[in-house]
Amino acid sequence: MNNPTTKPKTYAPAANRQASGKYAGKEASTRQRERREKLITAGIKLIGSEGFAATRIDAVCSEAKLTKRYFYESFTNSEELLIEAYRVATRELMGSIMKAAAPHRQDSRKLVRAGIQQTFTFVQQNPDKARLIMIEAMSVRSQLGRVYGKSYGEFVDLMVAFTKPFLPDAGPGDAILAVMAKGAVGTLIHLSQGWIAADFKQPIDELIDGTERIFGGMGRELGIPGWVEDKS
Amino acid sequence: MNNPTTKPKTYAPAANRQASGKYAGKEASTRQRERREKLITAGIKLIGSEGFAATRIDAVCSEAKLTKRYFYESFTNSEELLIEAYRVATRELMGSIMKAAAPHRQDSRKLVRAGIQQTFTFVQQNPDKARLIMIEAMSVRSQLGRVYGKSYGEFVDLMVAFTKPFLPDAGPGDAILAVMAKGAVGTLIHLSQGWIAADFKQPIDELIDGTERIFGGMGRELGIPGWVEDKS
DNA sequence: CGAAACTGACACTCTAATGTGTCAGACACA
DNA sequence: TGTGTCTGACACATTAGAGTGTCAGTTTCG
Repeated sequence: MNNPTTKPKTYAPAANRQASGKYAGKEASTRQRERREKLITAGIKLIGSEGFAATRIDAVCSEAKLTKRYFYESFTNSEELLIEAYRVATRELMGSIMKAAAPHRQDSRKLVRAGIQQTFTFVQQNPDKARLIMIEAMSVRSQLGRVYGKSYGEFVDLMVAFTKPFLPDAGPGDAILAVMAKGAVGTLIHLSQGWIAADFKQPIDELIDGTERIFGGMGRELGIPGWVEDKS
Repeated sequence: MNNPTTKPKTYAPAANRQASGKYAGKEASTRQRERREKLITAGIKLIGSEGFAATRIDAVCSEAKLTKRYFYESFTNSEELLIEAYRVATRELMGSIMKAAAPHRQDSRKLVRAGIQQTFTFVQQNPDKARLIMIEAMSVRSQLGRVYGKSYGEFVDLMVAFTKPFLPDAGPGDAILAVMAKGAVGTLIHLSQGWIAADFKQPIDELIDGTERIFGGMGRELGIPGWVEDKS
């Protein structure tokens, strides 16, 4: 124990040491990053399908085909993994929405429809990620609370930014606008939650149409040109 | 152990036995019900403030000033308590909204405003219950999933029922209407969540006004008389 | 080819919480 | 006043999972 000669062990567990050579043709840092990504992918899958509370570190490791040793190389506990998984999934969702909406920057109606459509499409195609983002993340306290709040705020800001160019001069105050944007996000999230819970039974078009009408009402309420005179 | 003479123990733990006498002036069934209610109250408080995952049965018992023995008298595990706590809290929220809205059955604008106002007021006055209903409950799987879905469906139905009398003949299909109602509920829940998370910093009136405008837009979109011509 | 570093399997300890059981004292009722 | 039921405190066994340590086998590189 306290005998100095025993100290220089041949090797210590990975956590205490940084790898620094090549292996399997890859640099140490590359290998580590790849392991980390595998763990995050596994985490998204398990947390999204089983729920965070039911997700065991052992299970994540075997899903990722790695051992615990590598889990603790990248994360100190399961919550840290949750935070990262949430970040990754959120970024992906947001990116896909922006990509879908970008071509319609000039036309508010098309912009909105594309955004709505992509949201539900993403949810349908990535139920694990959707569940992680919209359900699991929000119930976990501590640090994720802040991360969640931040992401959510970014999404609301994004929406406000998309909306502002279309607003007439006599628009509502920023506070009201923010509340309305939050409400809109709430609508999307909530409908997604219900949809997931009901195993996607409802046709996606019904969801899109209904949401479009809600947003349409908001657009009218705000006096946005494309929505005021027109009527479906 | 297997000696028959030792079997008739003088008394077994409460769980194995039904009390049948008076005590402290109350009938056995009364006492039991009171204990159960105390546990539910304690459960609402703890789950709502600390979160379900962090709520220990021991803590619930000491909050209720009872011992574990009585916990297992009424519930088989903590999830059963969660379900009951959720039921109680939901019933209370719904009741308070209906009570606030009832006087305005004839006037759609007032009806909506009263409902919105009461929702946020309830959340502000009962943050634990609100958190339990809107955040904790939804992330728990298994049986609560169904209970949650049922309550939520009831709330949506309630909203549709309130709305229908005001709809013009050429209203939207029921499916779209249901989606819109779900979206409306989503708005309320989501804004409440954000409000709770931000420690009620935002003035309640901003929330009410913003929500009213969202609902107003929906009302117009649906062609409900009170909302069409009028403009704030 | 041999040393050094990396990897995977897995055994192990530790902790925290569940659920059960026991007992001594309080209360009701005859 | 005494017998039997009820109550609260608390001790206990059990379990599951987190996090750590060890070792044998593999790859790289000099």
